[in-house]
Amino acid sequence: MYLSIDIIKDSQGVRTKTSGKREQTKVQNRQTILEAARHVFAELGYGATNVRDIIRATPLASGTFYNYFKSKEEVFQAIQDEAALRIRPRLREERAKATSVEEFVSSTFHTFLEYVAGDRSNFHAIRSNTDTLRVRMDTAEIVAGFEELREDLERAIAAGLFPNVDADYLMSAIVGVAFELAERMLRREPHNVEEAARFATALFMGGINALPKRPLPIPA
Amino acid sequence: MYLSIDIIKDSQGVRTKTSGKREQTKVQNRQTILEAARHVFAELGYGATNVRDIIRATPLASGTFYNYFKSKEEVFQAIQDEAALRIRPRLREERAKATSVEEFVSSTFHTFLEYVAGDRSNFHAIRSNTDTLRVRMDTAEIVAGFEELREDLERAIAAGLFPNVDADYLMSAIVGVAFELAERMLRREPHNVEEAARFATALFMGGINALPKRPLPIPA
DNA sequence: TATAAAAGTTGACGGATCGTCATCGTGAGA
DNA sequence: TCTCACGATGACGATCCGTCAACTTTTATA
Repeated sequence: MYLSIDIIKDSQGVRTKTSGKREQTKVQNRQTILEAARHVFAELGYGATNVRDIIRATPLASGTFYNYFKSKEEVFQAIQDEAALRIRPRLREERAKATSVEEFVSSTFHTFLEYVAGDRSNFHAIRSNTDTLRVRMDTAEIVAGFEELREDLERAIAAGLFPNVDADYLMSAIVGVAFELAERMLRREPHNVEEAARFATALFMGGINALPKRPLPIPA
Repeated sequence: MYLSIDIIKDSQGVRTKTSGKREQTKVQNRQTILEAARHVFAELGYGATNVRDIIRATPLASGTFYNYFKSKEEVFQAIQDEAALRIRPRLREERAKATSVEEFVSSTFHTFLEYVAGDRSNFHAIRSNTDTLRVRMDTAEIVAGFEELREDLERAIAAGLFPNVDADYLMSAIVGVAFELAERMLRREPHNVEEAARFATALFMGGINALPKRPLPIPA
């Protein structure tokens, strides 16, 4: 789709940022590397993989790799960031629609767990690490997603939807439960998103009202 | 203490497993490596550290290192496992004493967060990773600690202390909140263990009764 | 105590990976 | 068509990897 648009523009002599052949190969090389890395990480595990393994899985030269990424860590981050950027808008949208605590919490867990269940190649392959039994790594974009949740919580509190609790800790608790439950959910066959989401939602629906209240901000 | 006992035994000509000079150097070398690794990890970050960095921080030869560990990952695991083995008995003990849900949950979070606050060199240095913003790695002994929590929960359910909920998911939720909150707690100055423990405890005290109940096991 | 066997340490070595950079090929623009 | 500049290439020196033959120290025996 985008490609054909580029080609049309190109034939009209109209140059855009992505229309030139140079730019196209750059995008393609980047994708080639990321795709190869996904396979290699899944095959060998993240810890056991080195840069040369990734390069060997592409038709590119070693120097070219370093034009795009400076280490396997950067490749890994790019993969994770991509996933984070795919799911974050969905989460924000769902939470923005929420008109009750239950909707807010339930949709957050549902959306997240649904995503994880569908994308467990990403989520799980990373954890099949040689080093330790389990690993979790949060990249910049993932952490930014946490901050978005915190902001949404603050907003919901300000709107009177949520009680006035510690939004920072509540965000942490939601994140912790979400990731840990996702991990556990993937160990069960079949993956029951509903079951896991119901569990997490119930926990927070019961728990939120019991949380300590923050001191009220001094009114004008 | 143990050393003097060994020496006495030695002078009496009674050999034990740990009395020989060979065995003593082995224990000492292992500790030397672990101690050096702790410093180097804290200094360079886990990701940036390599085996040679650790070796250089000891007076030992490279070949000797490989007599004790076969990679930096194994060293890391040993450090983490040591910590896990230090805290797990405390947690079990506290939970065994519990006569109510509140005591069970509260003591679990308290003990864990107290430990983390006191030992943040271990807990935090690992996370000052070059690779990504945040990393969490669970070793075999840490995961075993999770299983202990699950067992204690099952026992508490069987004893009628807890409602009959999904112990596996509940364990996951507790673990997720504990680690995530610990991380967050360390970002605040001063580290307020009470505050964090109260938050987590309140969440679960309110939430546990709201959780879906498991189908009753068929009675005799 | 003397001495042989066993255990453990040492550091140099071949092999592999690291990131760089001079060279070259190809697309962009005139 | 021609020139220039951007980016791909892969060989290179530097570094790190894990091993192993030689050596040192402890242990066991007489």
